[in-house]
Amino acid sequence: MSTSTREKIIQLGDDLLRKQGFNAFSYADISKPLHIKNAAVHYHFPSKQDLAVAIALWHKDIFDRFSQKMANKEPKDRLKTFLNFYHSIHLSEKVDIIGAFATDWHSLEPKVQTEVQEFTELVINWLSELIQEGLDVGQFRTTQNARTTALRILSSIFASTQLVRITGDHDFTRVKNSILEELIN
Amino acid sequence: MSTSTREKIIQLGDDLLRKQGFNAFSYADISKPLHIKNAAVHYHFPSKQDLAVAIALWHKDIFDRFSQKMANKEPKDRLKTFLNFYHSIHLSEKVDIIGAFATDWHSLEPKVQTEVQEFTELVINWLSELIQEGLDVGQFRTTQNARTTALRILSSIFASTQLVRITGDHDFTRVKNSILEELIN
DNA sequence: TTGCACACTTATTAGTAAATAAGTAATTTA
DNA sequence: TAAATTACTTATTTACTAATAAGTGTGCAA
Repeated sequence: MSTSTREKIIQLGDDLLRKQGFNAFSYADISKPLHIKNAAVHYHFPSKQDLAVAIALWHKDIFDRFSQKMANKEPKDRLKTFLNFYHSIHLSEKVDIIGAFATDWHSLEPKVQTEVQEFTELVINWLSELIQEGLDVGQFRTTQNARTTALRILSSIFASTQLVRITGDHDFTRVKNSILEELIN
Repeated sequence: MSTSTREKIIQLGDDLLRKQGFNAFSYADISKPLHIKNAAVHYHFPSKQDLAVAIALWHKDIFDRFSQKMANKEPKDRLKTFLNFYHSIHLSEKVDIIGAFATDWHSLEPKVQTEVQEFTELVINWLSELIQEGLDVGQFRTTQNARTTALRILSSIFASTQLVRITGDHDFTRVKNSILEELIN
């Protein structure tokens, strides 16, 4: 199954967004590696904000499939897989999509912001449910409620993809393990 | 004591960097509000990367004075003041400087990266010492070591300035309180 | 077989970006 | 008081930016 040009543009756009920032890459950075012309990118995504929308939707799609695949796993394993996913982000020298959009927030059009908001709520709700389930079956312990714990886990892990760009690799594993240790009985 | 043009440029640059992102503002965005010409900004900071260095140094300076002022306070109060400082960042619709630099990391020159690294280590070390001191006097409890706890607090709080741009205001206080509750006996 | 949608290219535009050279007026120093 | 130095402005350059109009070839559908 070959990847369409449209799909390639989204994937490369996502890569650039999370490596350099939304305002640090141009349509030329996309068209050149794909050996197409700048206007071809505009054909698929008339404006850069349209591309941003498509990237956000793409992440929603990936996350949907991820959560479906994980649905029958137990809370602890779901959390571990989630954290390992962030480890792979870190290893590929990207930051999390939520943080990448958040720092450039005020240069994004409402249609982009809405999609990013929906994606973020998707992740937070998924995490909250996972934690609640873990608490119910006695697999997790926490003094906070599920959403607060979800927010802290999410912020810790996505900030780490940013922070370790500055402080270095070893700190990522440190944070990842501490999240698990703190939560698991 | 009047503020010099140089100082005004740094402050406005910092404001723009943390509201919009490093690559989302131009020298025109600085020169216009200050009623000077674009070339005047280049006089003080020949390149935008030079301005970024100055902003990083400015933060180091502010943090030095902050930590000196806090030196004789007890750990719990130092941490609370630190967290309240981040609350004010959130209220002014900015994100933390560490995150702002981190997402644009690969578009920053080495000289900027070095300054940002030094500033970040300054903050992490200050936090680590604070936590160690709190543990020693029995004011804090944690199962992790001081640096890991420091990393988790820092990542939680600075990510929150980003995350709440997306999810909304109420979640910031939620995270801030949970950090304190978790740590304080 | 014609015509029409699709996925592009060619060519261009208007605007903005960072950066610099050269000039000027005011202040400081020797 | 002459010569620097400082803090700018004026004017311009080079490069890149997102975006668009108009054209091209290919394949499918009526």
